[in-house]
Amino acid sequence: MKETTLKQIAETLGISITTVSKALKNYPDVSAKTRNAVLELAKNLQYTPNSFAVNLRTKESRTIGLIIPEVVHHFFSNVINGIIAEAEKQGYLVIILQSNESMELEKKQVELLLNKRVDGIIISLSNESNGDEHIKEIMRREIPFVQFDKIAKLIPSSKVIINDQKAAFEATEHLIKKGCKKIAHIRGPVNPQNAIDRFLGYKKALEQNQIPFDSKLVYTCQNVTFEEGKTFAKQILADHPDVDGIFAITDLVAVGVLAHCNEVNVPIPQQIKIIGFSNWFMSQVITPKLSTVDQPSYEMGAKSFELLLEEMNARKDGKPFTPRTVELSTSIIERESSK
Amino acid sequence: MKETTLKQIAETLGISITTVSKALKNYPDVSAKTRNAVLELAKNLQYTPNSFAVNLRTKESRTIGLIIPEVVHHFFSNVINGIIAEAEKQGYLVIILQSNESMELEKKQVELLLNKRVDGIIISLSNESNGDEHIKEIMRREIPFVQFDKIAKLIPSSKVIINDQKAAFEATEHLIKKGCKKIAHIRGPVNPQNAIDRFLGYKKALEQNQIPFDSKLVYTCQNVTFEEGKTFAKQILADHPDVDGIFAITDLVAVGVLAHCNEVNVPIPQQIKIIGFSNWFMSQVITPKLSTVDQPSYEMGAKSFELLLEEMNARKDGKPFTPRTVELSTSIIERESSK
DNA sequence: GGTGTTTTCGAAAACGTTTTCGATATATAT
DNA sequence: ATATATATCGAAAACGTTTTCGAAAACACC
Repeated sequence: MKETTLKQIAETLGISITTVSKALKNYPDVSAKTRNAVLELAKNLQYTPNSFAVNLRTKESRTIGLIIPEVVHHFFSNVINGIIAEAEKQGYLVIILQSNESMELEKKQVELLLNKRVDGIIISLSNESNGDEHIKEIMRREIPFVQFDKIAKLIPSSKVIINDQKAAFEATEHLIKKGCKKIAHIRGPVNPQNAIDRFLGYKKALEQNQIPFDSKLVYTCQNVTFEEGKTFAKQILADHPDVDGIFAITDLVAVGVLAHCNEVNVPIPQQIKIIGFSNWFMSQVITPKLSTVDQPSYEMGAKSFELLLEEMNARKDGKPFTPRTVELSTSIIERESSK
Repeated sequence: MKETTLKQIAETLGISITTVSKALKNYPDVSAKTRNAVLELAKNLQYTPNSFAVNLRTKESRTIGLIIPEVVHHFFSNVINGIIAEAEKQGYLVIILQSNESMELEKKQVELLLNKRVDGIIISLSNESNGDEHIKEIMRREIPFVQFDKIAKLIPSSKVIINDQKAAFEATEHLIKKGCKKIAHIRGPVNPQNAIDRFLGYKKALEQNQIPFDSKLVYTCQNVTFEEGKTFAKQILADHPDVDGIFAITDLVAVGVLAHCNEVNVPIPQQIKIIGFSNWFMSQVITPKLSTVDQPSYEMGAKSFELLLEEMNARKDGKPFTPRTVELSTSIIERESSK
């Protein structure tokens, strides 16, 4: 019931471990005869190299780490999908860890991965985090490293992002073109770069369309949940009954807004037009269907791994590596909520 | 820029590697003086044991593998959540692989994990799969192994399941109690045990309530998608205009049914009452809100890891291990679609 | 000072692989 | 025949840790 090793093959064949290893790896300095004998016996004994030993010897594990705020999230689970798929093609396995939007935990997860000696790390920062010590530590150790979506701008790693400001600008302008005059914005927490950028895009769109910006029309999420969407919708209706457009940081929140409006019979899109962000699956099955910004989540994952692979390969060859930033494009999806 | 090793610490302190190792692991046979010296230097040099070496030596990687049909799925992402959370508490990392509902791929993923020498494997079978060779291989190698949700009944491993038949029985009976006389069932593919069991539960509920079973009222999904839900809804309305209840294999399909009914203005629940399965988040935000069977997905993940841990620990201690099956309970959630 | 006990340490083997480099043996050329 | 090139192999080191076992040193006791 023991695992087959090179040693066993070598002994039964009466040759050295070295030769067995070479035969298996197609080294040129082993005769066809011995090679075949080794290959056959290896097959019969179902030999597979002990990856622990290989890891130790080659100093790589063909495993990467991924840290995201949460798995149960349409956007992130799609990203995971893209990363796993791309990684698998290249023979890499993926360890997934969650930060639960906590910087404390994120720090711990980074340490776990560092200690595990993964070949590379991909991360989307938690809301509390922003290029702190633990992120710098990754850079210091020169572990191949890619940030996506929620990034620390100042950390000079590879990055995969969308142009949040531009996308938010377009979303807001979409509402304006549809006739909205007074548009509220439910924004994300203060820290994350993408919440900031989306807010700036919103503001810019107002300014460029001669609509005065009013900070009272901006509501800030703590946890970016469905419930917050409902709460803020109620608040907006109470504070500013003449609001005719709402741009929410993400579809989940927008759906919360929609749910509240449905409950209190505020007609959407007649009285208020709504647009979300990220194109969650849910958005196309609710009533009314939610307009949103399509964000290529699968591609974001795939591209993130691609950049990571570039760096891993470069470092393996001892070549210098300069981080790259890839910006993926977004598009407005018009559905019933802004018709 | 090199990693610190036991050797380095030993040399700078002028002691042996053995003693350093023992000091760090709190062996009793090292004096307080040397221990402290080691501990301090280790801290200063930021020593962390090389996990590749530890793996090789201890023959365990503190890593487990998880194979599921797909990550982008409300149920499975919740399970992942439960597994990762529980694993982390015990110092285990989780490698996630997808079978994409393909047996071919599932087979490959099992091999990957086996070669990677993970300490244990948790799996939910693809629709095409049912205890085939690759699953038996896991058992043969005596790798700690847990199946959940979609299981191969005949494989004697630990299992975490719900009583699909009972849950489906209750769901169907719920519709009956609400007055439905002619209930259609959109079932899952032929292979998976849980699709079979849910179908049997549906059938049994009809029989026990003196409603004749009609195989023409059973529609079989291929891919269990939103689109299939829509398609079958259309078909049901055409084939059997007098159907007044539909029990769908999962919420995603039920939402498809709902979407079609909304499109063609079939009033839900007045004309047809609908119940789904799994309690996806989506179900509570659509119109009308979907009745469903709540399935404790997070707990399923957590429990799966728990059982795996039991087996991993038992095997480590060389103790015999007898697999356990844990059945988690479900509950009917009544919402608008069956009022 | 002898005997026995306890404390503290380190040599060495082992985990299984990869790779370098040198040693044969065989073939080719002069 | 000798010298040179080529084909085939294996010894050994290395990766960094853990653990067994024995040795040495320190201490106790009479």
